Amino acid sequence: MENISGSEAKILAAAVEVFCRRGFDGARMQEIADQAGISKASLHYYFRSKEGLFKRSVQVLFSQIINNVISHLSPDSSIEEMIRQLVDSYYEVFSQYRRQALFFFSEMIKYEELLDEIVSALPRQEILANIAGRFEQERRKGTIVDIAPMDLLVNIIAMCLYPIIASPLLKRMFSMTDEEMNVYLNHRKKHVADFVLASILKVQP
Amino acid sequence: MENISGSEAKILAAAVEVFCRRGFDGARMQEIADQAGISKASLHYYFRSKEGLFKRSVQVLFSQIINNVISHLSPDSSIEEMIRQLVDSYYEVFSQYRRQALFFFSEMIKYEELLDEIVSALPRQEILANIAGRFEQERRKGTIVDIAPMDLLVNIIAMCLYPIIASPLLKRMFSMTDEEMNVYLNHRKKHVADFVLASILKVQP
DNA sequence: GTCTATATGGCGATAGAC
DNA sequence: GTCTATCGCCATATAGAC
Repeated sequence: MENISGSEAKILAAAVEVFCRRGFDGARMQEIADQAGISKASLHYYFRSKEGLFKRSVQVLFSQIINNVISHLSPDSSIEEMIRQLVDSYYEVFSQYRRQALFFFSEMIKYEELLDEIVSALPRQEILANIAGRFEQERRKGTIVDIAPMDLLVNIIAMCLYPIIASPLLKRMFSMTDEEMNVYLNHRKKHVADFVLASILKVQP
Repeated sequence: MENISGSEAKILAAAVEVFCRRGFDGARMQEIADQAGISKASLHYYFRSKEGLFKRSVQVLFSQIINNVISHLSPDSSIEEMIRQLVDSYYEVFSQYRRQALFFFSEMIKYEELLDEIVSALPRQEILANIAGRFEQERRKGTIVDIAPMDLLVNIIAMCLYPIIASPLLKRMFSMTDEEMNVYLNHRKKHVADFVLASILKVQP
């Protein structure tokens, strides 16, 4: 019978945190056990080995991030509002998951089978069809130029993610303080949306 | 007297490669020694410890990447050609240094002192002033809109780097084969430049 | 299911010959 | 400067009591 304290869930939550902070090789089973408030031996009882625990952790984390990002793709309102909302959401998610996102992209390539499973389980066909359909509508109405939905989505995500990932470098390249960097990142929420809209909105005749 | 075989350089080259592939904790001194064709003890002779070797490796790699990226910022020719050339160069560099770039951004935050040293040694003031001056020129001539040089540069780098970093994920999200992904990445060289220019070029009156 | 105690192996680092 | 041999430590994993 399963324990009322839910040890498995506690271990998994601790493992995700520690693996993200230290990487697979840097993580210690003892640290995960301590953080879960459970003995090291129990980790092996629930998950056969460190690698087993890691694979489950990656699976849990990847699903969380991908679902979080996808869930913000709501095709409501005007195209302008839709894009402003998208940019805002991505900035929010990426700021919150900075470390996890880096871990995700670093480790992704080593565990492509897991990525296959996770992406397969997503309702991406409907989501992408929704977005693509939405852009097709706008193109027909003549409000936006002819752009592949994938390109537009990739551009938006890129411009939101990169400055957050690279902020320690950018801070130094442009001689900014931490505070100035925060102001800059916040200012970009508006800038990115403006930049995208300037590119895709057709000028009023 | 220094050895004619240049052991120190051979060790460093091997170390950069192994650290990039395995990370600090995953790297083994034995593997670095093997790859350099030198005994493990000699690693400790030249660099006091694993950490010492790592710091030198990070320094070498970071300088390489940053200089490589900066060296492509030539403010010649028309604004349109300048941007097309920038995008092409970045796509080239990032494709070649994919793994290293990921390593760079993952480890950057843990070694901020090293980043300080490296960025301080760069002639970035002149470079940035050059670029900023160039945009100021174009803005005065009325060819481009009013945009901060930093924003423009960040946007371009972001749109070049992200699809390369995220290609294993994008491939699956959009159900593409490896070949289709390569075609897509190549197509983006033109798309990104077009996208940027559409956003910043003022319409002809 | 959860613990303490222990087995087992591998890694960074050093000693010391050449 | 470069090597072989070895020390000392610590991490994963298991055994076995409760």
